[in-house]
Amino acid sequence: MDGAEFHAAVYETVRTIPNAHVTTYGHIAKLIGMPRHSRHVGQALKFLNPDTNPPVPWHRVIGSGGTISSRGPGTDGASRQRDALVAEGVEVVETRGGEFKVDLRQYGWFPTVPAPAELPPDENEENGP
DNA sequence: ATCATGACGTGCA
DNA sequence: CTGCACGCCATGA
Repeated sequence: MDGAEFHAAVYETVRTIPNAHVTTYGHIAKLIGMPRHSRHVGQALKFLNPDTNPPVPWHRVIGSGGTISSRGPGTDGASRQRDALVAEGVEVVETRGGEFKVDLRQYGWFPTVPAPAELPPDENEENGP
């Protein structure tokens, strides 16, 4: 799995998020078989442009706990993401610290891992060190 | 090779 | 609830 395949996997998974639903970076990482690469999921989404085809609903990916990453004080990415989510019917609230949050219990979308990606399940797990 | 960085996650005070 | 520390890992200087 190289960088390009990683990006492609992230995009495909993000495209499967239903309308008016959200998921987390960590869960996307899990779905592609790399649960420790939550940060890199965000890195991949960063490469998306408004003219990306096919379009990727990047705004449906948020942090654990339902918080929208601010991406820095000077950027408007967070507000644009909130706007996109609200336009889809997702309720977004603003915390005291100026952060945006979504209720994952209501809008969260966390499907089970479809396939362990390149690491076939081994029924024998009693093989500790 | 080492150091710093980051659209993250989890644990703890 | 908020804030802080640490772990994780590809990427670029």
